[in-house]
Parts: sequence; C-alpha cells; structure tokens
Amino acid sequence: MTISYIAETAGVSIPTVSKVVNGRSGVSADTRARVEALIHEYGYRKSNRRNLLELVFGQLEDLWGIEIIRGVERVAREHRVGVVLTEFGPRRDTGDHPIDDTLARRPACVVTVAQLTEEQRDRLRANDIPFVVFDPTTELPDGVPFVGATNWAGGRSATRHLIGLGHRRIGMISGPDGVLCCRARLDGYRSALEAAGLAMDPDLVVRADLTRQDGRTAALALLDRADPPTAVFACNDLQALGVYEAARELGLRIPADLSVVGFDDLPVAALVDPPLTTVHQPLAEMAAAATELALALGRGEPTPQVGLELATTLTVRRSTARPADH
Amino acid sequence: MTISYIAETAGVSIPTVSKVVNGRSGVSADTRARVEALIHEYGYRKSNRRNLLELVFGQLEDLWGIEIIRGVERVAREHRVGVVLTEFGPRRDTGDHPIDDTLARRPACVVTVAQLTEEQRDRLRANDIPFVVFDPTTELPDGVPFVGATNWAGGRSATRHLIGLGHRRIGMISGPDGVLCCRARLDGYRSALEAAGLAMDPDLVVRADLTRQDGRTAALALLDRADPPTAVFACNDLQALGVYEAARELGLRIPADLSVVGFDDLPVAALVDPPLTTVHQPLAEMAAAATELALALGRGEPTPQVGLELATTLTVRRSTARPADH
DNA sequence: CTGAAAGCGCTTACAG
DNA sequence: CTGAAAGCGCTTACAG
Repeated sequence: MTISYIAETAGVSIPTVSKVVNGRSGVSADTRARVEALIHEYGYRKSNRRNLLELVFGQLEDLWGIEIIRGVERVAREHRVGVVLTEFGPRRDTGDHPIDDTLARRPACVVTVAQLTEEQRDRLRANDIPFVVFDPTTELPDGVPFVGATNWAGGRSATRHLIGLGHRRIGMISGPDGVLCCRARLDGYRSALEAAGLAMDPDLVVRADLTRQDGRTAALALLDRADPPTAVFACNDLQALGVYEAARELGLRIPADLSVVGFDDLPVAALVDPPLTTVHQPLAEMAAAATELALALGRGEPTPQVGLELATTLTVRRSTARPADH
Repeated sequence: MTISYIAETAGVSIPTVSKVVNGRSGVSADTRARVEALIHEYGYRKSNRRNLLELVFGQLEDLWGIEIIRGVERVAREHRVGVVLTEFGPRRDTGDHPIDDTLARRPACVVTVAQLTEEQRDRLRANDIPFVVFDPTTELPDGVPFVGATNWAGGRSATRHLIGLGHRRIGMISGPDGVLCCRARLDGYRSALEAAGLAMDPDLVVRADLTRQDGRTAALALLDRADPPTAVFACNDLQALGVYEAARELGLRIPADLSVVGFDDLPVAALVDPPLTTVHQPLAEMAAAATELALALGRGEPTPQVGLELATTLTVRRSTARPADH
C-alpha cells in the first residue's frame, strides 16, 4: 500500500496524497476528505511497517511467561522479525492508553497474552495491525484469531487417569467461572466421570481462585468431609501445590493416601516432592503457532484457519497411585 | 549525514554502505570495518535512531528470566521506549551473526544478559550503540558498564547466618571456577569462616555445575564422609534443591539433621518443602538499574558510574536451624 | 488548489 | 566482493 496507489484510486496526484498524509495545507477540504477516506479504507501507513512483532502481556507471569516468550522469539527470529515485549499492566500511572505506545511503534503484528478490551482491538483494526490472542480466557467474537490448548480434553484425560488407577471419589478444585479454560477443564472432568458411568457428586467440586492459597483452602474443605475423595484434580499447578500443603497439614501422604493431578506443567511441577502428575500445556509450541499465524496475517496472506487449539498431554509423575483400599 | 557522504569518504559505493548499515552480508570484513569506523566517526544514524532498547539473552533462563524482563520493561515503559527481546542462543542454524539483526534494528541501547564476545562488543561500539552488561559472569575490561549483585557479601552473609545458628562444620558446594559470581560467593564463605575464627576445611568445599543434578552428587559426596557437615551452603538454588534430594535419599531431615542455604531466591525457593533459606538477588532492581544506565548512555548523557553492584539480602525461611548437637 | 518534474535517500537485482 | 544502474516511495519547489 503506497501513496501512489491511493493517489490513483482517488484520482489525484501523488503529491496531493503526500500533503494529506503529512497534514500539510494546500489541499481542498473535498479532496482531503476523499483521500482520507481511502487512506482509512486501505489502511495506508505513512512509514513502512516495521519489522517488529509486539508481544503483549497483561502481567508478566512468573511461572509460565518464559515459555511463551521463548516460543515467540524462536519463530520471530527465524523470520528475522524483532520481538517487542510490553506489559499492559494495571499499574500504569500515566493517563494515556498503553496501546498508544504499541501503535506508535508500528509493529507488523501483535500476539497478545492479555485480554484486550474491545476498544483496544478496534484500535488495532483501525490501524490495520493484525493480532492473535494467546490462550483466550474469555469468549471471543467469531473471526478473532487465537491459539489455545485443548483444555476440555486435558481435563478429561487427567480424570480418566485417576479413574484408571481405581479412584471412584475424585474431587475437583475448579477455577473462577468467568475463566473459560477452567470451565472447559471442569467439563472434561465431568465428561470423563460420565463416560466411566460414575455419578458426579457436586459436593466434590469446589470453586477456588487459581492460587496456591485458595487451592489449600479448597483442599481442606474437600478433605474435611466424612467421606473425603481419594484423589483431587486441581485446575492448575499452583492449586495443586496448595493441595500438597493441605495434605501435609492433615498428615496425608501423597500419593499413598491421596492422589493429586495438576494442570499446566510449570517448571516447578517436576521439582516438588513428590513430582507432580499434571496436564502439560505446550506453551512454547502454542506461542510459536500464534507467532506464525500473526506474521502470516501481517504479510496479508490468507490463513487456513483463524483459531486453533494445540493438544495437551498428561505427564504422569509420582503424585498419583492406586487408592489405598484398592 | 547520509550514506552517500559516508560512501564518498570511505571510497566505496552507496550500496556497500547500505549493506553495512543494515547488517547485510556481501561486504568484506575489511570494507565493513572501514565503513563502520566512518559511521562511528561522523555519527551517522540510519534514519532516526529508533526508540528501542534491545535486551539480549544468551539463553532465556527458565527461572529468573522473567524477573529481569520485568525490571527492564518497567523502566523502559516509563521512558516510553520499546523493549526488543533477543536470544543469542547457541542453536543458531543460520550462518550469520545474531548481532546483525540487532544492529539492523538500530536500538538506542542494549542491555545484555549474555556474555558478548569481544568482537560483538566492538560491533556495538562501531555502530555507536551503548550497552550495559547485566550480572557479568566473567571479568570485564575496565570501562565496560555493568550491573551486578554483591555476591561476595551474599556468600558471607549466608555463611554467617549458619555460624550464628551454631554450625561449625559447614560444607560449600561451589560453582565452576570460570564463573565470577561463584568465586565471589566462595570467597564470601571463606571470609565469614575466617572472621569467626573457624579454619576452612578444604574437604568441605566441592565444585559442581550449577544444576540440581550436580548439586545432588556434590551433596552425596559431602554427606558420605565420616565427619559430615551439619550445614551446606550451595552456590545457587538449583544446587540447593539437589541437596534436598540427597538428604531425602540418605534419610536426613531438613533442617533438623541438615541446614541448607541457597543463592538467588528463585520463585521455586518459597514453594519447596521446607521453604528454602537463600540469598536474594534483587534481579528486577538490577535490571531496572541496568536499563536506566543504558538509556542514559543512549541519550549521550554523562553517567556518574559505569558499573555498580546491588545489595543481596538473606531471606531466612525454614531450611536452616540449630545443629542437632547444639 | 493542483500536479508535472526534479530530486532525495535508500534498496535491490545483477553483471563483472 | 563490489558497484553501476534501475527503481521505490516519498517530498519539494514551482508553474499553471
């Protein structure tokens, strides 16, 4: 997209478009309006689009940010595209929108781990900057490109693993209702129980935030029952570590007295004692796929799909075993 | 200042200068050097210097990369400078130098966590791009700006903590000799022992790589002795987790039978059981300081100092206690 | 107000 | 490896 193309389409000369683009005087209001309309319609950008990809985080996550960054960086480097990393954190003191700095950098495309507001998405669209949402936590409008993981299948597989070991009373620590991936994991759990002909006991499902502390509290509630579960599937690894804590407090050994499965496979999962059985999210591969997609969109290529989910895999370590009475 | 002027002065063609400026191949090392010298001398800027800071990693570290990124990002954002993240990893399949892509982006400055080669540093200097070395692991020539941590003081403080608890036989798992911060930590350990009037037993110091596996092996060697230490100071947290593993295998309880101190304060340190007493490195603050320094250099400001070390602090958790016989 | 023409700074493709 | 030549995207100065 060049000013010469805009000029031709508008039926004016190149210098005229140049003046409009640069806000110079010497153009009639009529001509200016016509040219501006076309500039907007074709998404013309004054300077050449930069060879940059913007990776936007809501907040840089301690434990899995690096995996994402690594995946993005690898693919971007192959394409010789620089990765600009920004945090749209809540702690912005300046009055301006964080998106302004991103727009000013004129990236070729954006990969966003943060949930952008509808307004922010519109700003990107208005500036013709394509974006891909990484692991969306809320429902996206149709047509918004995204890359996620098979959360439902992961929840199902984690639960099936426990059923296969002989567990019949399996507790679940679920996440906030608004978080889409948590709902999918919960439904996977439910589906696996149904498939095995087990009735789901609603008392064995506890809602909790995705933190260690809340995982602990939820686990204490589950284990304090008259008929406690013999296994717990937590919505993420941090919650699972909270279950570890609760078990220690109650004098329960893992996995002898209680089996625990997490979700995410954070680096810490392999380091705790016992090493945690968990559902692995291929974060680096997801990030790589999101980057390929974003770059393709940035080049204006037609893409075979706008959204995809990459397969999770169950990583069996040593926090799961047959139940004691089996 | 244009490339045509540089070309004329250097006695080469305009396309040749263009290649040099953009880090393209197809220029002899000789010609490149001559042109770079002139670019430096006349302060040529390819268009306007971009409002970018390049953050260079050797390899993105799983466990502490995020802290560094966060510190850099926070300060860069305050200055409305974009952060481009690159990895100068060993797994580059393309034949070209990774530094070329960095130069082509024309950042205002560079913060490097990787140890750049002398040649890479020269390329940056030749292109008038100031850089700051983050936590240098090898001796730097005078005048190279850096930001590190007080490793010696940290090693001293960790050891003093153990002595204060009553330990007299304190083992140390040291790092590779070539890694400067490890040597400093070891010397801090030695210094604290001397200050307490304790003789250092060379048999209680074992060299190991900075991994969990090597920490385990080293700990087994230390604890397998007739007169084993009652406490171990590991050169980093991963080694300390190896000590945990070795202790478990030998049936030693931490901290009742063995006290353990690490170094770094990775996120995982607070999550293991028992939570690890360790020397905290203020990575985010170090990164912020490195960024401020780099940006100041990029603006051509005179800076009060070219190198500084930020204070470490001992974080006492639950892996240290009085020795059993005390 | 408008645009033909000249020109700028740079890149690209390619011949040597 | 090197650079003459063509060309790109844009701006500027100026004639109409």
